[in-house]
Amino acid sequence: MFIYDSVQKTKREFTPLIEGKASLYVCGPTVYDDAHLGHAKSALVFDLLVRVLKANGYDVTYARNITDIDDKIIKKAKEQNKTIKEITDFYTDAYHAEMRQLGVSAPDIEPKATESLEAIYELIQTLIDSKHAYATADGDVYFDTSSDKEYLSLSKRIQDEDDKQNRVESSSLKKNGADFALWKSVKDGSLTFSSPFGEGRPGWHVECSAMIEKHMALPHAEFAVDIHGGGADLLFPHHENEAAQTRCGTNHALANYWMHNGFVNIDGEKMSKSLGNSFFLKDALKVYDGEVLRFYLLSTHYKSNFNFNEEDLSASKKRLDKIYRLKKRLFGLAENDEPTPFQAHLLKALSDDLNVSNALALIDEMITKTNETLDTPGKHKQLKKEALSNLAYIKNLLGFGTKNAYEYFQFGVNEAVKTKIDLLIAQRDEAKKAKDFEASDKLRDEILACGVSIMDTPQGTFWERV
RNA sequence: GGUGCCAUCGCCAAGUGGUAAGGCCGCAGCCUGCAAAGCUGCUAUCCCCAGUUCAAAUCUGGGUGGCACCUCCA
Repeated sequence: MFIYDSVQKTKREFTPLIEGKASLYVCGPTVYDDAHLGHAKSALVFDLLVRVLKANGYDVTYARNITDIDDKIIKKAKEQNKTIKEITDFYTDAYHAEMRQLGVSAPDIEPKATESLEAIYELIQTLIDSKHAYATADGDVYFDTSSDKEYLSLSKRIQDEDDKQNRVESSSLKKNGADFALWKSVKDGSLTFSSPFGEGRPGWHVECSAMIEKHMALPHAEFAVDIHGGGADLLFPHHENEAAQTRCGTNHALANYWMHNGFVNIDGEKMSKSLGNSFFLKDALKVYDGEVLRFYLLSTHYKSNFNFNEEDLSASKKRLDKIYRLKKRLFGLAENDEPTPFQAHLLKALSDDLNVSNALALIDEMITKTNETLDTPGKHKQLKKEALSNLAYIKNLLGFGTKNAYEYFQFGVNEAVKTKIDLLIAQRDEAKKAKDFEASDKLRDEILACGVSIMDTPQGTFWERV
């Protein structure tokens, strides 16, 4: 298994801290709004990573946090005249439901900031005690970046007096411009916790370090976890700050491997909140099957930026369709999970830093080869067994082909239209039997007008949504 | 301005020294009552220039053009 380490900027062979085990911590969403395609991409990438690690025999512990303390949440609650918890519960539930539709497996641990306050206090206190953090006169606690000689080693940024971190966490009481808040004394009373440092709430960066220590850190290892992941934008300042906190507040570094997934753009435009063109997952899921979105978002290497557009999505769907058509072709045959050479090749491709492109090429070649043989006379008993096993393997490893093939092809068609189509197909079959091709072609035109295509097979006439 | 990434067929996209995967689209054909699906065949020398090498899409230098982060952000 090879992983591109975005800190060392090189592909490294994966060697876990404990043989046979792998721990992965990924920065999850801040639950103040609906998840967008970027959240989906990140969740999908690490879902795939977990599957590939498991397929390689690792006993994986996967944590993905929920940030439920944040200024944006407070703002939203005020706007909607709701409690903080109403907001965070709503968006957490929505996130979970949408991830399920994408076929993203639930993480083993899903820590929340609000449930980790003791761990956060403990870490802040340790940092204060060791002089890596200091309280200001107005009640904030800052991490002293000048106390950490390795600060900025992660992002390899050059310390800049003009650093923009100045702007946001702009307390004139900070010692250094780059210092970031571990604890923010509350000024407006909207969301506050009683801590040893007074009333207030934790800063964003500290929760991840604290939760990693609480839930998964190996006390005596060189690193707290094997892999830490998240979106490319998190490298700085979020991960840089996490790394500093853990380095200074514990006896180990944060992670051995760092993975950062690329951004999702939409039609070439940055999907940023300030531009207001965020493409919400919930909207995409109304139009496309979750598995189509899964396939599309995973079809490009995770490190690259991803340009979401309908044309590419459509091309991607056609590729997924082929998996389902083969599945349909083998419908009704007994399941089988005997290993095949194809499966070893597929796993090898994915084990190379999740090379999905090569994996998809292998899948397409397998499908073509199988169809080719199936097109020739004969029972092909062994080939069918292998193909079924391969499809099952693809389903488990990549999450493609998990649904009933007929339902997949009928996604988004309502019951009334389905009934109409079935009726027209029955009429057409009658006309065909009577060799009245003029009538049957006319009926087919009517069926096509429903937005579907049909195909005559020895097993009967089937239809698919176009 | 600082740091970093990228540039491969009409489109998407692998490939990091050994002579260009795969998919979509298109064209021709097989199959089909006709279609659809499936199958077969056809379609690139890798942004430009210079260099290193027996050998470069892959390494080096320069250029041009995109992009990301540096601010809450996956």
